[in-house]
Amino acid sequence: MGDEGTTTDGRRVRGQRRRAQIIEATLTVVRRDGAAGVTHRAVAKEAGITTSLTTYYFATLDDLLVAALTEVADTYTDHIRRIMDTSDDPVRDFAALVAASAGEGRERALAERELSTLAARRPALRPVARRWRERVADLARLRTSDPRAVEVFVAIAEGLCAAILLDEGRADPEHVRAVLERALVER
Amino acid sequence: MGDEGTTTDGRRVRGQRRRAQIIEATLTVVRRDGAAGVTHRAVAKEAGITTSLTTYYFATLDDLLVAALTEVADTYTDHIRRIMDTSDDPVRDFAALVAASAGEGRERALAERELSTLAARRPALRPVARRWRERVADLARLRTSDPRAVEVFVAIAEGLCAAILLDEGRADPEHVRAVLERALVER
DNA sequence: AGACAACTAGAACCATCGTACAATTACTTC
DNA sequence: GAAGTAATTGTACGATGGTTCTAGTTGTCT
Repeated sequence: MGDEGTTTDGRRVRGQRRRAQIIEATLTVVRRDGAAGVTHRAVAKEAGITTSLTTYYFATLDDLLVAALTEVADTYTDHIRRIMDTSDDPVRDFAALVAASAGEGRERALAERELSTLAARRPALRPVARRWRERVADLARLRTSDPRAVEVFVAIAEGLCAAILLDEGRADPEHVRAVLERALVER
Repeated sequence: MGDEGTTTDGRRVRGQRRRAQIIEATLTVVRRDGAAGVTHRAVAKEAGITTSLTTYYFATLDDLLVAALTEVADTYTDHIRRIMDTSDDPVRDFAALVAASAGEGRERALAERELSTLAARRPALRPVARRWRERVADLARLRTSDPRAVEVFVAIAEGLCAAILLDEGRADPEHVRAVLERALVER
């Protein structure tokens, strides 16, 4: 976040901050009004800039959504990686993350689901969404080497998240953890 | 499809066919263009009627989406119930249904996911979506009485469906079945 | 300082959409 | 067959939104 515009490699360095700012505003809009609420004007207003700027950095609305999903996926990846690197009980911390989809993290989780649903219709986005799931799989592999157990773990994580978003409120981290653990038991 | 308009109870019998026709057209649009593609005009065109008619039967666009989700949930419920009533191996047949999200049933599954995602933002729709999941739970209860196993089963079903929609193509019914069975093993 | 590209602002064009409304037709009831 | 209600049509208003265009500004390099 220090100085920018040093043009180390030639060009296109100056606008990176604006770009990030626009993506951030887009995510705010998605969290508040859903993916359907994303318009050039809404994003611009949220970012406090003019509409022309958003179209300057993202020629089409689709580009904007793509960038937003990519950003979300990256953030998620970072989060998972941090858990994997530092936690003494990754599954517990991951369960806490999933459980947070009920409370303060609800809007975030909703945004994730909407963007991910969007990805199903855009072949270009599927690799991004797949990488996402792959991170969860990585986490599961800390505990088991059984490919099927990993697959079950990932599926449960996704399913639990959906359940939490539809059933309002209640989401006990310990409960989520117990359900997730079920994928990992020896047999 | 026989005679209608007999007005057995007084009124509002004639228009039921139209109503169903409009909902059907709505689902066609959702399958083809996603929930975002649902507009009065698009639906009307799909149904071969005028725009005024769709607003006559569904005052607001929201009503239309609500009706569409309800219809989808009902169809799904019927399907599950039929499997439960007639199959000698419900989990196998259910696995086949899930696996079909990859091939010919892809558009249907996509529509289901989009509408279900929509439900997360509308409190009024959550009961509908929840009933949906409850049917899958019913099916699981044919095989186990362990509440946690049921919960795991439902979560896996949802997660597998999402995975199938994002990974293109491959979805072996036998594989899906094996993963689902994993929720039901004794321990 | 001058040239050149990146960046920003404002406005406008054109299409689409939700919705309302008045008018017309079909059907039911008495 | 007249009256009344449901169903249907055509049309239009107001608003929103994607995208384009033009002009002006800022920053960078030589």
